[in-house]
Amino acid sequence: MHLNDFALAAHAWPFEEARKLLKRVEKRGGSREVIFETGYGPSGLPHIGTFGEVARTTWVRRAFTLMSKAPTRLLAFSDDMDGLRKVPDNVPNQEMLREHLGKSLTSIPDPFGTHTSFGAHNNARLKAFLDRFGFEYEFLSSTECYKSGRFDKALLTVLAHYEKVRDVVLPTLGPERKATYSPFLPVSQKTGVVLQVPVLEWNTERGTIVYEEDGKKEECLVTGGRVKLQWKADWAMRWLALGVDYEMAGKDLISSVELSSKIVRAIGGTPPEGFNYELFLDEQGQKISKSKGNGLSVDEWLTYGTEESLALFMFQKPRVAKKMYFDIIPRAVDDYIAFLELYRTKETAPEQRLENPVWHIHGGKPPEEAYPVSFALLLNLVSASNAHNREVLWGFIRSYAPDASPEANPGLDKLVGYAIKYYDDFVKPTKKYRAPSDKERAALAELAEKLRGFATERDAEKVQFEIYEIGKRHQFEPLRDWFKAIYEVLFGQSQGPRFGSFAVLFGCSETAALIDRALKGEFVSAE
RNA sequence: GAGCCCGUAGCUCAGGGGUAGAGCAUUUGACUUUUAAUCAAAGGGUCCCGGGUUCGAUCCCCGGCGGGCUCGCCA
Repeated sequence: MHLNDFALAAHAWPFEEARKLLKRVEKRGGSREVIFETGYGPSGLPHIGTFGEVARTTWVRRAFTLMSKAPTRLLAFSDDMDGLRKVPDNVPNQEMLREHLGKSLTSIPDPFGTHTSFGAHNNARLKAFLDRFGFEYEFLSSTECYKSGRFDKALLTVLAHYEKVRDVVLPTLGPERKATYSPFLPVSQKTGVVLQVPVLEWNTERGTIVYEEDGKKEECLVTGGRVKLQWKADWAMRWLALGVDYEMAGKDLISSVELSSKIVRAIGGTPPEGFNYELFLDEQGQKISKSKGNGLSVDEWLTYGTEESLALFMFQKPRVAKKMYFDIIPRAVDDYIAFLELYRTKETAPEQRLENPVWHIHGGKPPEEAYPVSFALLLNLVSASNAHNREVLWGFIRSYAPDASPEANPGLDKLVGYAIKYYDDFVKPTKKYRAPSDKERAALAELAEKLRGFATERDAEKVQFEIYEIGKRHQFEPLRDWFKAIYEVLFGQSQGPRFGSFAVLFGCSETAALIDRALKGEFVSAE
């Protein structure tokens, strides 16, 4: 059996999607290229949903290429010709933007002052975002498509079916919008504003519409970027013009997809394949919205977890509304590790491997690497052992996995970095250092002296023995109080690692220096 | 009003026509001349309810109930 046959029988959802697409392509006949599209709204700063949509589309695309020889292309389409409806509150130069309300984003100066227009700025941000993850795509600007004439033929087709399109849309509108609705929104010659005005006449022969501006009738061509389509018609026209075969959308767009599908049929096209993925929720089950600032951002995720773990989260159950909040990151990381481990060791048959998320996440080539310890263990270790630098944490890791090393386990080494970041941001702030009592001070000073003598000692038991001796000599009763004092004064927490092991890993001289600093009160005053 | 998703262990969730699963939590044990961590083990479920299909349903179908989200402005 060839990989192609396995793909045809595979159950992972990208293959289910790809088979839908394969049927469509076979029905169409010929071998023209297959077009995948993802779209971005004008408010368009990239967010976690953007990542999800492009990643998911890419997985379907890859699954498809296993089944078909037809060439594929992924279009990242920016709706940068849309009129600016309201001024976003997270950008500078609010006053300036207010003056340009209603104009296309590509006709408005960049409030950040770094690009030729607001639209160009957003596009650059989008592209940088996609490039950061190495997505393979072709960027398309709506404005360019309109102005270059790329959409002209499809625009004239919409004009030729003007009444049909209108009749499809009108029943879905409320009474007041019904009165003014037109699929064509002329761009004002005077102001550049995308006008929402009724179309008074349309002329298929001349390729024009007639509308009224400032009490005067204007006639203009629907081609060449002089007229933009209202968005649902726009979407349909774009599917036709670009020959889009596959596009997924969030659940919030279900009714829009339905309507745009009707429109594209009305103008002689076929709506693309695709499905509606569920939205993400926050910890309380509320929808994640940028304005509320709930849920997680891509940056937040990637601060505490790997890109692969985020990809896995996006891969699993795209049709289920999943809660997305901080606590799920470690689990996603460990789930990824578990899948990778399965892939390396148990699931070596091709038909099994195609079902494994890591196959999709890594485009068919998951890394060979082993993860001898889990991320959950690292997170426990980093706070339990106070091992807040890489070397010490690696020392503790080796006590679990003697053969592991940063060189042999670069992935694990990355996790070490995330664990330390977690420690710095969440564990460290909860630490409460205290000053030692006189008795404790004397004992600690003696311990420091002893450790200096040990210098490069590697035997943890030997060091541990001396710690006990010092504790007993200073009459700590129970002896536990001695250890508690060590942790509270040196680490700012009431429990910690076996101190002998810690000293050996951290270095006896270094540990002595740590005690000196604590006795000088450096940690207490650092609060 | 329309549509979508969810309901499985105390919690968070995975699974899927044939003996019910994980992590965390709980309990016990091992290792520890302090803890934590770690390791081993155990307990814990009417798989929301009712019908149907089936030799067999937690799973598939239909109908409920409960929880949540989205749409019905604009994009």
